[in-house]
Amino acid sequence: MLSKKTQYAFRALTHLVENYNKGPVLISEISKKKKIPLKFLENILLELKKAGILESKKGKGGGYFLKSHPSKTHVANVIRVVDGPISMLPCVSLYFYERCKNCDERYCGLHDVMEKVRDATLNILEKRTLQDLVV
Amino acid sequence: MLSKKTQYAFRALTHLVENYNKGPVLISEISKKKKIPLKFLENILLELKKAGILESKKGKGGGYFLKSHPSKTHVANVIRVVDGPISMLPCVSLYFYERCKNCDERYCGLHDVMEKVRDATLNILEKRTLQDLVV
DNA sequence: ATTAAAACCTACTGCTTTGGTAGGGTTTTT
DNA sequence: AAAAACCCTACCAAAGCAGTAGGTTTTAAT
Repeated sequence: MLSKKTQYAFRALTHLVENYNKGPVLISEISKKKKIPLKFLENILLELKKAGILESKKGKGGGYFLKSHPSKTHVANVIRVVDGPISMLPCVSLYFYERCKNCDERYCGLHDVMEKVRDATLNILEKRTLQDLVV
Repeated sequence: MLSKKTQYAFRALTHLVENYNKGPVLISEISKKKKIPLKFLENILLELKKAGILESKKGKGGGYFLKSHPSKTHVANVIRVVDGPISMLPCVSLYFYERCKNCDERYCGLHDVMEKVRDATLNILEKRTLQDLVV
């Protein structure tokens, strides 16, 4: 399951997609419109900025906005930034790989199954973008 | 990510598949062979029994064994019993559905994406069985 | 009938993560 | 000077995760 934090992230990003090319959007506006706790949202947006998904402008008239066109940011990317691994097992993760103990990957049936699941999942999440969220 | 508990469950089940039709297997044997903490394993096997995946026999000569043929128990079933939901959002879960707040499912883009992910995932996990784990 | 083996059951513990809240200070821009 | 993002520390309650402890019941062999 995605964490609430990730779900908040998607809701916030959706708002920024809807206001794409209309200049910076206040944190407080996103918080109000999407009903996300303000201070919590602050952290989330900062993370998304550090990850290169958002940009911000300080001072009066400042706020957050998408760094790239909505069709350029993939759903998978957002999940990885906020929640971490998408795979069901560490030993099949592409970005958060860890070897599993007591299990030889070459002969582990579960490994194979979860690899297939990963591929099927990423096939969707790496194609869908922020743009697809507002249709 | 699957919990360690679920991963233990699969390791234990794998052992029982390897010893299918050889009579009851001791918890302590599974624990030793698969390097799973004994008391923890006890709980896991009990859960799997209550869920109808395993059977047991008490007393001397007792132990655990698969209730049905390995090809009859699906990977998805095991995950649901031990870990719970497979979907990435409660609002797309088939077995653990919950409505999401502040989001109309009819117009929620994320909902649609996660529905696709669910279908792709289940398409694999509901076809693969315990038998596939030991190949 | 007794005893030992085994599953069964309940509860508990310690740790980490999640989902926040509180409150400030700093920097940049208008 | 004011507005806004930025950044930081600290704290909290609740839940989940991983595992442990210890006793109860059932069964089979003696």
